[in-house]
This record gives sequence, C-alpha cells and structure tokens, in this order.
Amino acid sequence: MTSHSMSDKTFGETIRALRESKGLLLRQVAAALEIDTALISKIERGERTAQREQVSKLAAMLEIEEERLMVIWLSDKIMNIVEEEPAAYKALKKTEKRITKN
Amino acid sequence: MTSHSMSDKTFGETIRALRESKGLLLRQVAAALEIDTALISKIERGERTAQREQVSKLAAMLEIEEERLMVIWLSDKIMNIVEEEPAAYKALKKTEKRITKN
DNA sequence: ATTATATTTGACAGCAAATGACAAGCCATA
DNA sequence: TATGGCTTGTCATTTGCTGTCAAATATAAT
Repeated sequence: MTSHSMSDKTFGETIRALRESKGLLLRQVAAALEIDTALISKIERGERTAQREQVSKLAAMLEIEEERLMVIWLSDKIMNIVEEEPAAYKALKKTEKRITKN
Repeated sequence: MTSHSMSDKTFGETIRALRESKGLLLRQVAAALEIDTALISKIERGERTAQREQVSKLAAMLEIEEERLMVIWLSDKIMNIVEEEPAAYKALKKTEKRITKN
C-alpha cells in the first residue's frame, strides 16, 4: 500500500495539475495574471518563481484555498534556501520555535 | 524560574555577543573577513546579512562550532521569508517533511 | 575640554539576479 | 501542412545585493 503523505509536489507541479484538471489553457491563466504565456509556463515548470500577488490570483483562478497554495509557495522558497545545507533540519526546527514564541 | 530555551538571538546579536566576550574589535573581525568595518557593524545590527563564506570565517574567528552558527544564520534567512506570513508555521512543517524524505 | 579610538550612519557605485516580453521553435492533432 | 498549445532562448529593464567611503556619533582617557 502507498504511504498516504501525498501533496509533495512543488508549487509549479501543483498549479499545473490544478490547471489541467480544470481544462484551462496557459493562455487563460496568463491573461488572469496579466502576464505572458511563456512566463506562466516557466512558473509551472519551476524555471521561474511566482510573485506573492500572483499566488493569490492563481488561488482564485484555480479555486484552491489561498492558504494551501501559499504554504506550498513558501515551502518552495524555504527549500531554495536550505536544500544543499547539512544544517537544514536544525534550522527549520529553530525557526519553528522562534515563530511560536510570539 | 526561567524557561531554559535560550539562544533565541539573531545572527547579528549572536556574533556581537561572541565578539565582545572575546574582547575583539570590529576592525579585527573585519580584517579577518576582508571587509570594511562598516559592513560587519551592519551585519551585527541586522542591517545587512552575511555571506555564507563569511559565516565560516566568523565561526573560526569567534571559536564557535560552524554548524551552530550556520543554523542561526539559516534560521534568520528563513525568518525573513516567513515572518509576516500567516502560513509560516505550516510552511515550515511542510518543508521539514519534504527534507526528511531524502 | 581635547584628543584618540571605536562604532554607526547614509550615500553611493558596481555588480548580480529577477522580471517580464518577444519571437522563434517544437509538438501534437486535425 | 495548417493550426493551436506549449516551450525555449534572448533581451531590456528593473530590482536588489555587496562593499566602500566619508562624515557623524559615541566612548574613554588624559
């Protein structure tokens, strides 16, 4: 049986899956975000990263709860910092503690 | 009694405390890192961020285990991304999971 | 107070990275 | 071979870092 900890997709993979499940074209999503089709294509493939504002628009367009999408987007950004870092896990744990101390 | 979860200092605060405890001058640390005194001053006060390479040099100079300093430095960087974000905690948790899946 | 030394501040030049647009290319499928 | 959707490379522009410098401010000692 499969281990049920799904949704380990990157931000790009996530929005691509959502878009396709809705039968939307890149062109349509691009128009909604007011950017070029090429750019949304790159974002979906992880070649570029989305702006915070674009994440909100995407959430609306793709009908996913904004926070859920934001978590994935933030996680990608954190990943970019800590991956390759041996101290990654400890840094995350420490940050968690710092954050819950408010 | 005090809750013993100390060391919640930022990277800057940490290296300043270490430097002062060793009686070193900004000028001396700056020389070791081959940067201007003004810059290390700014790093200590959190106005600028250190480069990865500088963290290593600082660890050596201040005689702190490199990983310990690196964790604080990374945590500061993560903080910069997630603070102000309501989804911060969830993003950290998710990233943790992604990282341990290697 | 005057001097000497340490630190801070703000402005700046130089460089690197991110952003988004465009045009040309590829890949299906009709 | 045309058409529509997506991808790729290149480019101009903007944005953001990095470190330096000079001037300002503090700190201390004489």
